[in-house]
Amino acid sequence: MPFRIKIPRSTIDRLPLYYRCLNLIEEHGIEEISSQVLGVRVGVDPSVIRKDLAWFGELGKRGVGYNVTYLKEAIGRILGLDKEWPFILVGAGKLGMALAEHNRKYGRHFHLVGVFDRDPEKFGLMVGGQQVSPMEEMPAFVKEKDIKIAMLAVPAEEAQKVAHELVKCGIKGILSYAPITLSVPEDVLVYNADYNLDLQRLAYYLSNDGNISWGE
Amino acid sequence: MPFRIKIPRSTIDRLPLYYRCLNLIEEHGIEEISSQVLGVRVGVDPSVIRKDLAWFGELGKRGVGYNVTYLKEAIGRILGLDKEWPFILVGAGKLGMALAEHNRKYGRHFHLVGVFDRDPEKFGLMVGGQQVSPMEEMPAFVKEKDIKIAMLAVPAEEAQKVAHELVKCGIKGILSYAPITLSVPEDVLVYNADYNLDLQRLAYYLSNDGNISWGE
DNA sequence: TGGTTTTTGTTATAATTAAAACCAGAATAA
DNA sequence: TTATTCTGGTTTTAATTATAACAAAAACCA
Repeated sequence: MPFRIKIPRSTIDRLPLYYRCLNLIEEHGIEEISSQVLGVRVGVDPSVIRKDLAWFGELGKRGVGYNVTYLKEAIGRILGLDKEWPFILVGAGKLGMALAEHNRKYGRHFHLVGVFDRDPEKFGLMVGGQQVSPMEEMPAFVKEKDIKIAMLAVPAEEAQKVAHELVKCGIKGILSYAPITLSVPEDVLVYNADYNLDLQRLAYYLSNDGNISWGE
Repeated sequence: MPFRIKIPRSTIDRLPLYYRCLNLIEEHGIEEISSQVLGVRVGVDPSVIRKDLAWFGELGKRGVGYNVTYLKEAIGRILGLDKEWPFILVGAGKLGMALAEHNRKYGRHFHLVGVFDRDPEKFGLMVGGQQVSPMEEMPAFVKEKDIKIAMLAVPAEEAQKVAHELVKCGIKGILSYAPITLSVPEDVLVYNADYNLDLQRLAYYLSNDGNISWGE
């Protein structure tokens, strides 16, 4: 009787941080690492790290620590990085193009398989190793190749409409650079990559040092 | 006797979401909005919205709702968007250039005032309305103009070193596109804009639907 | 070998955050 | 005017998440 346990969202949010860090540590030829040392590297309390990892079994060895390569690969499998994820890009503007090129150079586990845009002037352009195709071809493409992930880099006005189209043809995860909150069904995940959100949060903390004051 | 209250981090994280949404709503000519309706638009429980806003005084009117323009401007002031924030970009690669151009077109409240790179081939290039300057000129520039925010778009190998330099000349907030966890003093804020983190989180949820299963 | 140190996995406690319930103004309509 | 309906602010309760404490392996050392 298989049973299922819900992993805390905050744990999942941290796994990529660990993964990224472990890759670097592995490249440096280090074989073992303690939660203590890893904690300093990723800026997370060691006991939080241990608890996060314990959700997925006994990944370390008491008295010793974690084997860097083993842990890295274990987290990779947990995240689903043992397979390659194809994804599409919608919106071949300057930002979209740069993201695609960047992915081509640095992307691991995720590879761009199609780029779509509405503007006929863009058709045929090479972006991230792919030719830009008209938006009309997107649904058939996504369905046929069973693609689950899309990057969205279109203007705000178009974003919601495009998101709707993406969902309709089976996309389940959207990384959106559009400056709006997308409305999607419950089983579709949206991550907001609009950097203005982060800049504004920065501005808050820089303005009033994390507090608000009033009174006399 | 002025006193200070700490606002929950989660509240601050949501304010930009509200702000972004209110701008859109305002453009549509809507003057009043209830926490209920706003909640649907931003995907947040109405009671959470009310509690978030209540930290900053009585921003709404019972039986009526919130005045869109008034609320938008109040949140703007809370976030510190009543002033313009100058920032610099370090790293004039493809990604950095695209971000700068994007900001030039869509950026509000944050304006790029300097671009720096180590590569002499980049010097003098126009990026986001600014000439690329050699990295050596950064410290004097930042100190003189009292700049607090930097965007970091350099390769992983350089990122930590650059972050250290930035901190040394007074930068207090970094929006980093580098795929590493930066180590900075406590009073410096770093936001991670490396989209691979989000892609990996997406991959997790798409892989196992938010759960992990094992057993017989 | 036995005791000491290290470090994990686990449990217990505390802090934070979200959700629900409820009260008090404000508008509306009979 | 008065009852009714809305809706924001406040308080209470519940859920989530982080921190601290500790017991169980593993290595190390005299």
